[in-house]
Amino acid sequence: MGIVERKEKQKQDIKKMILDASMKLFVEEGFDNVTIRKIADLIEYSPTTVYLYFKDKDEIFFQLSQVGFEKMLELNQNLTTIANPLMRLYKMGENYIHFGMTNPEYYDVMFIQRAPMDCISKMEELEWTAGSIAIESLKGLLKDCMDKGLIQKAPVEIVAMAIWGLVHGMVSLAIRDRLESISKKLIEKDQLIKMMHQSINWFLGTIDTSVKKK
Amino acid sequence: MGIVERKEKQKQDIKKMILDASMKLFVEEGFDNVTIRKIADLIEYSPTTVYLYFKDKDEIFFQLSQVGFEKMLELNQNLTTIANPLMRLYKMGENYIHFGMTNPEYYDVMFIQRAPMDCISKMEELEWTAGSIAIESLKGLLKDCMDKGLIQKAPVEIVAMAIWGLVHGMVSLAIRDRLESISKKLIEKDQLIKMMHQSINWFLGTIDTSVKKK
DNA sequence: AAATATAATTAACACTGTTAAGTTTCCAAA
DNA sequence: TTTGGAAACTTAACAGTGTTAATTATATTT
Repeated sequence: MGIVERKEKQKQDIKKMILDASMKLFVEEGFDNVTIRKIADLIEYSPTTVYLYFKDKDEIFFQLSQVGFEKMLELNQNLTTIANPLMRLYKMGENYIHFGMTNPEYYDVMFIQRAPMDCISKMEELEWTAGSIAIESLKGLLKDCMDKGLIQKAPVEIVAMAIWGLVHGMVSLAIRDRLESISKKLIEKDQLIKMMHQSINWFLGTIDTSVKKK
Repeated sequence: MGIVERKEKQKQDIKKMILDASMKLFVEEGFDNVTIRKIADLIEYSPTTVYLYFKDKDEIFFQLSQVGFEKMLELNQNLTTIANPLMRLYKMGENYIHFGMTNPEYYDVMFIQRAPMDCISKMEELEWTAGSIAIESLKGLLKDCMDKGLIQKAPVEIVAMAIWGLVHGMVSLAIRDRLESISKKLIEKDQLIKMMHQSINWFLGTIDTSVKKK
C-alpha cells in the first residue's frame, strides 16, 4: 500500500509547512504577530485548513517549543568533551544563557509563555520529553559534583531548582526588559550576557569547595 | 474654585473605579480575561469611556503593576526589625517568593508580562520607581553584608543579578507551571514554596562566610 | 462511470482593541 | 433665565482575532 504511505508523507509535509511558516512569523514578527490567517497566507492555504492539521493554535506553539528543546539539546553537545563536572556545569549555564539570549522567541514558548492545560497532560503521557531530559541531566551533573566532593552536599532537587532558577531568572528578566533597573544606565545585550556569565561564575565559585575562603 | 477641584476628584474616582474593576477581573479571571468591554460592564459605563481616562489597555496594566510594587514594598516592612543584614537578605527572599506565589497575577504584570515601550520611557522619566527602590535596597543590603564580611566580596551588581535571578527564576517557573518537571511527581503549591525556601537557604548558606566548609 | 472518502474552502460567529462621529450633561457668561 | 460652549459619555463602526458548520472540490475505491 504505497498510496497510503505517500498520503501520510504529504500530510506530514503540510504539517511541517505550517510549523515552518509559524516559526518564520514567530522569529521575524514576534509572538503576537503569529496569527492563523498569516500562517495560512504564507503557506497559501485557507485559514481553516490549518485546523485540519492542528487542533488549535496552542498545539502549534507546543510543537514549536518542542523544536526549541531539541535545538537546546543539540547546543549542549559541546558538553561531552568536558570531563570536570563543575566545568561542565559552568558551560551548561553558559549555553543556557546563550540560547535564551539569541533565541528569545523560542525561549518564550519554552519557558515563559503560559503552558496550555492539555499540553501538560500530553507531557505526562510522553513522560520523557526533551525538557525533562535537560533537567535530569542537570540533576545528574550535580550529583556527580557532590559525589566527587566538588561542591557541598545538599538535596539535588533543591540545588537544581536554585541553579535553574538562577539562569532562567536572569534570562527571562533580560528578555522582558526588566534588567535595565539593575544599573542606572542602559545596558546593551552583549554586556548583559557578559554580566550573566560573571554571575554564574561568581555563583559556581562560591559553591566550589576547592576555592579557598578567607 | 471648589468646582474644578471636585471635578478633578471625580475624575480620579472614575480612574480608580476602572483600576479596581480591572484588578477584580485580573485576579479572578486572569490576564487574558481582562477586556475593555468587561471593565466597562463592571463600572457600568460604555467601553469607550475607559479611553477617556486611560490612553490604552497597556496604561491600565502599567498602573496595576505600580500598585503591585507598592504592595511588595509594604510587605517588606517586616525587614526593618532585622538587624543582621544576611538575615534580612534571607527574609527579603522569603518575602519575594511569598508575594509572587500568593499574588501570581500581580507578579505577572510586574515581572513577566512584556513591558510596553512607552512605559519604559515613562520609567526613565520617573527615575525613581518602586521597582528601582527594591533593587537599590537589595544592592545596599549586599554591600552591607560585604562590608561586614558576612559574604564574599564581589561586584554588587553581579551578585544582585544572581540573587534576583534566583528568586525570580523559581517564582516565574512555578507560576508558569514549569517546575513540575523538576520532580517526577506533581508538587502542590505549599510544598513548592517550601522547596524554594530551602533553595535560598542553601544558597545563602553557601555564600555565608561564617558557615564552616569541610 | 458511479459512489464514497478525503481535502480544502466559504461564510459566519463571537470575540478583541480602538477611533470618529454624534448625544447628552453640565457650568458659566449674557 | 436663557444661551453658548465645553466636557463627559455613548453609538456605530473598523479591522482584526480564533474557531466552527456547512459546502464545494478533489481523489480514491467499488
